[in-house]
Amino acid sequence: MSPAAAEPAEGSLLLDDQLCFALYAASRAVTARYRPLLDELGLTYPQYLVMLVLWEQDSISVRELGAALQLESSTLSPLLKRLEANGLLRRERRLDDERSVAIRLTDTGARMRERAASVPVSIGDAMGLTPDQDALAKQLLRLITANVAAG
Amino acid sequence: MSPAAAEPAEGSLLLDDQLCFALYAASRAVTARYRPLLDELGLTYPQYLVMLVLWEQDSISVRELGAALQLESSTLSPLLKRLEANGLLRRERRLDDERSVAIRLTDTGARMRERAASVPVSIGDAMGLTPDQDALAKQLLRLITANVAAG
DNA sequence: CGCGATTAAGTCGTGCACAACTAAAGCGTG
DNA sequence: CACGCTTTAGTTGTGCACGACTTAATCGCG
Repeated sequence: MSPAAAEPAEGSLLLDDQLCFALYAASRAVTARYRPLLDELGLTYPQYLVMLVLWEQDSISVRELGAALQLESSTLSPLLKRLEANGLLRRERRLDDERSVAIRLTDTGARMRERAASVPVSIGDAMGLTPDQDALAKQLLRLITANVAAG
Repeated sequence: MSPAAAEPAEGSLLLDDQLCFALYAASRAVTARYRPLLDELGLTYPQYLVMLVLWEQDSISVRELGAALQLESSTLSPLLKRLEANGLLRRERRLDDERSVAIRLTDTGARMRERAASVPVSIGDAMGLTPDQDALAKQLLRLITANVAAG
């Protein structure tokens, strides 16, 4: 991994010079790799991310979920309805603030956690990075996300 | 950037431990950053990627475009129709192989290249990576993409 | 208390992204 | 030449993703 083998001038319009395309392609490739694993759970990738948050902290509002995943309510509301229809969670208005909706796992949703435990392992194997590369990639991606969100 | 500050056990189900989520979030954040710039050109982000390919090599088949962008014809066909409707390209059956459709830029499409030249610069600035970080990120993302596509 | 501003969730419309499938063209081997 | 296989685009259906908007509840300030 020697950097800057033949990096061209900044502002190139060549597709393969663009970090943004590498990012876009990698994200879709990883999601595609998840698909067969998540199919067995009956989840899509964004639904899986929602479940990850709920396994971490149950009874959370749509707003908090959106903050964790950086998604709008207009994306989450229909997604949560589908998860509810599939019996994985319930949505109930908060009594103390009826604008807010609490998302709670059902027993089925909570139990899915065990079946999902092997998923990150499989994906980690498939990505095939060393622990250092994995940590470095995460750091760079978070740096990009933070910088791009800031300006 | 010291790696492995407090990396947990492999196979964690914590959202913030997952490289896949960092990838997904970064990709959406970068696309969001493109949006106002591309709005001025009347393009979406995937449409912009198609234009990048065409500025590089005009008169290309849908299949070749799909190979370059790793997208299915079921994604590209409607997208190309919209670009055609907007006057940026034309689609014509190849005479020597009528299964194939050649995508050619119109003058309007070709001329957009100059207006687009500033876009990668703006995005590069917004990402705020050093040249070494940029090159390293690209390498890691390509490694992930290749590994994940392989297995 | 009253009322304008804010906040939370949701709806609607557009455009990807992909699986499954279709239609049509070209190819290859007996 | 014939017929089955492959290749190329395109269609259809589902599910994100997001901007613009709506509705309802809450807040805050006079």
